[in-house]
Amino acid sequence: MARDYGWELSTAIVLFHEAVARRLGLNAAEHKALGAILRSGPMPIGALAPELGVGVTALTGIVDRLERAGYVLRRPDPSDRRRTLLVANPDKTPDLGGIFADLGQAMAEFQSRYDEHEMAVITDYLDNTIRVLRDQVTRLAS
Amino acid sequence: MARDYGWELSTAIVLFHEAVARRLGLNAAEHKALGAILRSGPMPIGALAPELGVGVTALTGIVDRLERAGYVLRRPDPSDRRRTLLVANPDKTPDLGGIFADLGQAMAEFQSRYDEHEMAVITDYLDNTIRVLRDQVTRLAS
DNA sequence: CCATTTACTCCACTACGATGGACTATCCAT
DNA sequence: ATGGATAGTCCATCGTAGTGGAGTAAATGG
Repeated sequence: MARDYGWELSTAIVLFHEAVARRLGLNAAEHKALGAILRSGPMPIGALAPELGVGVTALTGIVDRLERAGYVLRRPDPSDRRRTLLVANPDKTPDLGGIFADLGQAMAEFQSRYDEHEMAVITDYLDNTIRVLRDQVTRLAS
Repeated sequence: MARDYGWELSTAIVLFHEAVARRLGLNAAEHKALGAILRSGPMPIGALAPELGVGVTALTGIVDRLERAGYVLRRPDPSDRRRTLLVANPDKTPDLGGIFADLGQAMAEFQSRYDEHEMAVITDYLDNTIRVLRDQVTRLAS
């Protein structure tokens, strides 16, 4: 039987995510919330909650712990003082960078062995895979 | 700025996993346990627990719910009557198969456009990516 | 300026994941 | 045969994710 690359890659990525979270001392909910804040930049709790698919009340406690752990800061929004913006703590970004720097280096090392055409094939494959997965998520949610 | 394929693929896979779990009515722990049972075949709780990184006591409740939902059966191990083997319920496998059949078909469709050499490049890339991710998991756990 | 809406927090509650300890049944080595 | 180890469940307990409802503070619209 041929190797099931899809399943193996999928498992490897999920395990990697979990390992990162464990290394940062975060559980799944906190890790997911921190990821969204890092990706989308400063945002109020009210915008983050629907993005994660939970109510704002559930987020208060999660953000409490992220703040206590030093990953996130609550900053008042100057343009609307009801809101508190969630900001990734710049003092902690080196921690995060360190984790992914090794990964990036290891990936770059073997990627450099591919020529231009090969690299084009790979990105085409990744592009299609991502598209298919997103389609499937949409289908499954319906 | 170039697209970050690694991040996009990673996110797409994680979201796909979550969508599958939601579709099956399972939470993360149950989904993970069911995946391990499907992958490794019938196994006692005592073998599954370390694989998932939890204690056996935590698994009792998870398996209870998987059994109640019909995905898993508890069968006595004839060779050691202390043990109960966890078996994927064959009646439910069509449900699981249906979810992945669409994915497999969509993947196969665009994969058929690659020639032999291109496919070799892709599997080489996937192989290396899986290796690097596993190395990183090991490193992060240390 | 007052009523309404909005943003967030706090509270009580439910459910789950995980732990350690106690217990039962079974296996196995002496 | 019996004493110890092993497999699994049950129990009490803790921390956490999620809900809905109440409350506070601030923005907004007539």
